[in-house]
This record gives sequence, C-alpha cells and structure tokens, in this order.
Amino acid sequence: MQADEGLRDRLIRVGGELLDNEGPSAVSLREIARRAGVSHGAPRRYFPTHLELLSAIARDGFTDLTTRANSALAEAGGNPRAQLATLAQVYLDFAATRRGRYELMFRHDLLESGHLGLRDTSLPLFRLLTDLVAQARPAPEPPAQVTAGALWANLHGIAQLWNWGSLTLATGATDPAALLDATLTAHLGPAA
Amino acid sequence: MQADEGLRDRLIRVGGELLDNEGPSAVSLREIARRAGVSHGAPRRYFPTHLELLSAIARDGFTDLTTRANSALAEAGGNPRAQLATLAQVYLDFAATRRGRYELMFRHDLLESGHLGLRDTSLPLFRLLTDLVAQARPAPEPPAQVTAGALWANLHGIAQLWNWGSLTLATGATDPAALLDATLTAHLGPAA
DNA sequence: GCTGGTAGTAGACGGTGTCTACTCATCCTG
DNA sequence: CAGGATGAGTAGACACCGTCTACTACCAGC
Repeated sequence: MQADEGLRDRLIRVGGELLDNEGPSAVSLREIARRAGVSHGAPRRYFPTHLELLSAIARDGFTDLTTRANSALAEAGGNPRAQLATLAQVYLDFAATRRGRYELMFRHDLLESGHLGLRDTSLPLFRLLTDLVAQARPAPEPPAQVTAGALWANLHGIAQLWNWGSLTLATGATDPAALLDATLTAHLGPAA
Repeated sequence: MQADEGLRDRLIRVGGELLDNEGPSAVSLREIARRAGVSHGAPRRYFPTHLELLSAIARDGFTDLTTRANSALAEAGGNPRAQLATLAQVYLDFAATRRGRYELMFRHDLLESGHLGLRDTSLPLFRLLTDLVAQARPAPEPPAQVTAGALWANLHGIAQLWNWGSLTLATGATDPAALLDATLTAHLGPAA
C-alpha cells in the first residue's frame, strides 16, 4: 500500500485487484471499502454511487490496455500490418487473462458514469487502431474508419465468444489463433 | 395470461417480458415472482437458484432468435451468400431491439446453469451459420468452421459495440449497415 | 378416512447500495 | 490565540435482494 495515496486512488486500486483476483461478483461497494480499511460509507465522498466507482475501475482498465498496446507496438516494430497483428494479440491476451476486468470495461450500465465516460477513455485505443488500418489496408474501397470498426468488432467478438466458450465448442480449437489469423486476413488481406 | 400454464413456464414468460420491458436490472427473483402472482419462495420449486431462472429466460431468447432466423431465411430465399446477409441482419436486429435479452444471453455467470447449458442452446444457430458459410465461402483456404466462427464473432462484436455506443462515436455512422457490409465482404467476398 | 407427497406461503438471515446524522481534526479568520 | 466553518470518515437505519427452513393447504391412492 503506497504511503501517500488518497482514498480515492486506493479504492480504485483495491477494487481493481479484487476484480482481477476474485471476479466481478466480488467487487461490492462494501467489500472494496472493507479491503481498503474504511467504513462502507467512506467511498461515497469520492464516488456518489457504486456504479461510479466501478466505472473508474473500468476506465483504469482501458488506460492500462492502451499502455500495453503502445509499449508492445514500440517493442515489436514491423510494418503496419504486422503491428495490427501485435495489437490484436495484445487485445485478446488482455481479454483472456483479465476476464473480469475486460467484462467490466464493456458493461452497459456504467457507460456514462464519471466525469469522463467509459467510451471516451476507449477512444485513444480505437484511434490507434484506425491509424494503423489507414496505413495497412489493401484497398481504398471501405473507408479506414469502417474497416477499423469492423476489425475492432471482430476482435471484440472473438474475445467475448472465446471467453464465453462457444467458439471452443463449435470449432474444436484450443486457442483463438486460427480465428485471429482468418480475421486479419479477411479485413486486411494476407500477411506480407 | 394463458389458462393452463404451469408456474415454471409462467415464470420464464413473465421474467422475459420484464427483461424486455425494463431491462436486466429489473429481473430480480422477487420481482418476477411478484409479477407472476406468487410468493418469493415459489420459484425455488422449479429453479433452485436465481441464476437458473435467468438461464432459462436466456435460453428462451436463443430459441426465439433461432426461430426468427429460420423463418426469415425461408421467406427471403436467395443464394447462400444472400442468406447469410439475411441471417446477419436478423442477428443485429435482435441485438438492437431486444438489448436486455441479448445481454442476458451472453452473460458469463449463467453459462452452465440448467439441464441444457446456454452454449448448447446456441449451437443450432451456429450450425446454421456454418452450413451457409460452407456453401457460400469463396476460397477453400480457411475451413468453413473457422470462417463461420470469425464471422459470428464479427457479428457479435458489431452488435455488442454498437449497443455499447463506441462505434457510433468513432465512425460517425447512424446505423451499422456499413460495418455489416464490410464484414460480409471481408469474410465472404463481394456480393454476387 | 387416513396417509404421503406436491405446490406454494411466510418468515428469518445475512448481505447489498443508499441516505442521514454524527464525530473529529484541520485550517482559516478575527 | 480562540472559535467557527469545512472536509473526511464513522455508524446506524432503511429497503431490497437471494437463500434457507418450517409450515400449511390440497389432492391422489390405498
């Protein structure tokens, strides 16, 4: 526990750890407060509502994912198409290894909470994707934003359905690599 | 209220209506029981747990979606590629017009509840998709199951992110038609 | 006519999110 | 230096939730 960390930040951190370790059903307002060592009424000073605290934890996840993506891209290098493969892999890894966090990040009921909405926090990541698609896409036919949107949706769907378990059962695969490959090829053409 | 409808079916029906009309936060066990006109302990005779009742409601959604898909396909006709477009449209319409239901259908925490799992109930729909893809796919390169899985994931992602609101904001579009078009073309080649 | 099981009731229990009244320390002002 | 205002956190109440258990009608079969 960092020394001079305001309660606000501590609640976000403790809540995030709780979420990652014990899943979405564990992040009740009272349990977070308990783990943070304060009374159950204390969070209310910083987050008027349980959903606002959850929303802050979800936003934390988006900034973390964006950071991971940026550093992976900086480390891996390669042409735009290869970078998109890297970005996609980071995305799927995040969804698979931090399921609870990922789940929370896309919950509908906390979309508008907090001074910066959840959507807005996800925009830098989408912009990164769009920029790469603009450089990598094979044909000028669909605008880059459309291809990027479709590609993001595809990644998101793979992450979601994979965690859900249906794709394993239906395709018999043990990891989503084939799906990812087919998806990248479909939207961007074959790898160089 | 149908005359001779067992409480079990009535709970599923009333719960489904409640879900469609007032959203996922309204389908508490006690509220469903109240609307069904029974005490809050009554559902327990048929559903040992709240999650099992929710799971049954979700399964009801899957069978309804499958029915819609089948009848739309029978009505529309066309070649396999056109039928896939129809199927995709039905899927996105369902997700957009019955958001709460759709959301519930893919909740992780009620995956294994009930004598028939949620996944299993979704299989006929996926099989339908796979069959159509097997007939329509342009190249033999990725197996039909992989293409079908990637396509389903893409549809699911569009539905999810569209409801989430991020795609609207990022692409500026007012409906997901362009995304759907790009997706179908990417995975299946241009329409005939 | 009694008996046994079935369907549903009613109340308790612990947990949850929210609200409100309160304490207590700290800081600013006179 | 005294005193009041403000901010941070406490503690208890409230209604609601899911689950569990004891109880009561009711109805079929012997």
